[in-house]
Amino acid sequence: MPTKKKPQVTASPERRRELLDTAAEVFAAQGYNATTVRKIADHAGMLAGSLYYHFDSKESMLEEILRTFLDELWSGYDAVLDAELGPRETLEALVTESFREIDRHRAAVAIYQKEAKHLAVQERFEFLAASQRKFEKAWLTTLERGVEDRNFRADLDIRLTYRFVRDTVWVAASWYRPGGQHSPEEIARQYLSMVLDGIAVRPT
Amino acid sequence: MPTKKKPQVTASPERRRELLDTAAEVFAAQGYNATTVRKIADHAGMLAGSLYYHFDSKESMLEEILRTFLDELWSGYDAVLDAELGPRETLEALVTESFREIDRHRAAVAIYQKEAKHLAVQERFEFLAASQRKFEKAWLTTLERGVEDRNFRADLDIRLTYRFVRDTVWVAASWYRPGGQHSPEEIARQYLSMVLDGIAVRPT
Amino acid sequence: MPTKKKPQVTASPERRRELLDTAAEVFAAQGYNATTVRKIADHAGMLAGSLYYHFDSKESMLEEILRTFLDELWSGYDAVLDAELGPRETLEALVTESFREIDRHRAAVAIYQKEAKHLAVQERFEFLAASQRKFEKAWLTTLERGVEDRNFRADLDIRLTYRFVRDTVWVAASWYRPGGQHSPEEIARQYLSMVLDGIAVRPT
Amino acid sequence: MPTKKKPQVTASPERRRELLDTAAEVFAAQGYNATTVRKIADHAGMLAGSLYYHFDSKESMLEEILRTFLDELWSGYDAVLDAELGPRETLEALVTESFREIDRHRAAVAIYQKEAKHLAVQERFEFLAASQRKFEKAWLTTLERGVEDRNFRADLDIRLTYRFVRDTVWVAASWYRPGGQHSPEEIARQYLSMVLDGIAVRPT
DNA sequence: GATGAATGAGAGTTCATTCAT
DNA sequence: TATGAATGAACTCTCATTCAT
Repeated sequence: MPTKKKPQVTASPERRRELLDTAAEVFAAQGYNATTVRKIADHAGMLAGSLYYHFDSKESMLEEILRTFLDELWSGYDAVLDAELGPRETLEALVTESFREIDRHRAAVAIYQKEAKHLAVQERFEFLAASQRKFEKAWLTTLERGVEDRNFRADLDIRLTYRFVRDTVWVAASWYRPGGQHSPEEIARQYLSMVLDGIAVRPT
Repeated sequence: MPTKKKPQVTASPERRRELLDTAAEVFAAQGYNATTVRKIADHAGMLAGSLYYHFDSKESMLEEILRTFLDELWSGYDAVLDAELGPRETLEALVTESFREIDRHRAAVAIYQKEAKHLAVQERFEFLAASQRKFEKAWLTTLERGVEDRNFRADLDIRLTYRFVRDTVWVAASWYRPGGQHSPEEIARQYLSMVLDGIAVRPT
Repeated sequence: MPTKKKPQVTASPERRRELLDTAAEVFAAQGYNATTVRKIADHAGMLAGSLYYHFDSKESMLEEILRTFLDELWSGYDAVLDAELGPRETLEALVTESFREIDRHRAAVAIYQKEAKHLAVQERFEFLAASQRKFEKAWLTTLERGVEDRNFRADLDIRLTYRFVRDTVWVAASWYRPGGQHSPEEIARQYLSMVLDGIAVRPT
Repeated sequence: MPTKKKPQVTASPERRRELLDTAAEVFAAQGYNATTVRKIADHAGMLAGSLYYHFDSKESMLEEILRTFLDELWSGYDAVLDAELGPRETLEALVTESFREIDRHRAAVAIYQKEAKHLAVQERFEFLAASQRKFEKAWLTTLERGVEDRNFRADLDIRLTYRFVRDTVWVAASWYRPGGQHSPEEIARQYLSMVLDGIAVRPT
């Protein structure tokens, strides 16, 4: 019986988006598994069953949240990568872009951080693994170019450096609150300063 | 009729430890909530119900895992702090100690990373919040001393720097595999080099 | 404010009939319980809620389908019984009439076969039980008359024979497809031949 | 995670059998879809969840009920077919065997009658379709041999005859109650008499 | 120490039904 | 007449936990 059961993509995409934002907030706060659909529905001011008018399942909400976030993230990243800047400028632009995404999709990023690793093995979430591979490649390439150009230090293990930069940026989602005292660009600036030049005072 | 409670501390503490190690491994791999006691029992070669001879509950296993880890962590940290080294040496010692703990308690650290934030609000896990406060104080103090001594840069937001250093170290638990090519000390050395001096090549 | 009830009998009775035919088809194919009002609405090209403009409930659709079928069936049967034919001719006429009904109301007959027994206990479907009683009486009387007249064999258990004839005819609804190679009259002829004379070759 | 979740085939097969018998009774009485696992559990004197210690799902209970029944049925049928009797004796033996199975597995047979058709399309219940094909072949062959040997009438549509005989026997499950006044053998005898020689009195 | 069987609460999901528009 | 969105009860199933043996 191949008739599409649920609307999947119903008319009003605004309601859908509202509900997904609510869900993302709860997933981020309590963890995906610990979040019941009843909690989501509570936050949305409706009954649990009513969510199923809009979505197929709890998992499909999760998928849509992550997919939407990654789509936007990559549209930003691709713009940076296509600009073919020098390695240091590329790194700066990627980090800045990342903090902007954290600012815009804080909940989705937090979910991603916590759940991506064990989700990626499921076929449904294969796109997470694909994104991770693409991500790794972009960063490693940038770092390698930077080492060649003598922008970045040659004495460091490059995979270790990649992980360092990657994690350093994204874990910020776990404490970042939009509308705080620092703009994403300001945070990016300070992070970049630390990552690039270190926190120690330079001997003159 | 003595106490009604479960044995809590049964005969052999080794069996207990074995079971907790098994549980930690599974919690780390799949997340606490997604881990059923059945899975733990499977890994331990017994039936779910049998675990209750050794432990009060799934939650008490989690508590014991985290408590044991934090106890050991703090015995290391306290030794460092009591030595009253200079701020830079203190930072180096704390980071090195942290990587040693990751090496020894990888599973517990991974669990801690993923679950601590939402657990800390429960009374039972108040010790997590306490540890976090103590942790924050130790680091902030060290950083402040370092800024005063002109060991560390004065132009950075100190809380941001604290988070940077803290996260930078602990997220390593998410990818670290004991017995790999790098010893914890070697990883610590490289991380410290990045954190202190940055990844950019210094102008000479 | 007139009656609070739903329109029950709305404007066009043709639309009603169309929808009932659709519903009957789906009920017959999937079973009443396994059929959702959504599936019916899908087949009718409308949304589930819209059906409630035409009908009170899913159950009332079922009731109307069965009632309509039985009304027509009995108008045929009554004509036969009122003709006061001999027992053998009555049996032949009843069987032929039955196959005509199967031809005309295949879906309703199939539903009846599958659901009548457990529905009949509900007050709402008392008419099913009533029909069954009337049905049984008509058949038993006919068979008894036939035995008296020496049209039918006297050595058979009469209730067993009744069930044999009854079931033999009606289960045909489960495989019969209108518009096939055999007309209902032809099928009736062959069934009657088997029922009356058996499938074995007669010794001459 | 390929670890077998549920015992599937646990130790005590008696308990399993008891529960399946209970389930079969309820399925037969109310229909599979209309039967809730709670009802089954009620009849078994336990809670709904407890059934899942013994079975994977409601559907797996249904499967096991039908499979067990068909296995036994075919062990009887195969014995008959392997005996290579004449067509009339084969028919008699198959019908008698069928009534014995109805006697032994009344509930399973009733379920089979009601649900087989729409279940057979699911992959899980492919064995139903396979059985039906085998069944059809056995009967058609027997009937054809009988026509050749001039045991059975040549003037009847053979597929129609097949359906007639098949249905005639199996619908008996819908009214048969074990322990009634007729033994299965006696019912078989009367049915055979009707099927073979008809219900009409023979002209002498 | 461990098993087998059960409990009971609560999870995700389905679905007949309602109703303002 | 029909739609879109929601309700609420009931469903199948999961799982931490208990306990007699």
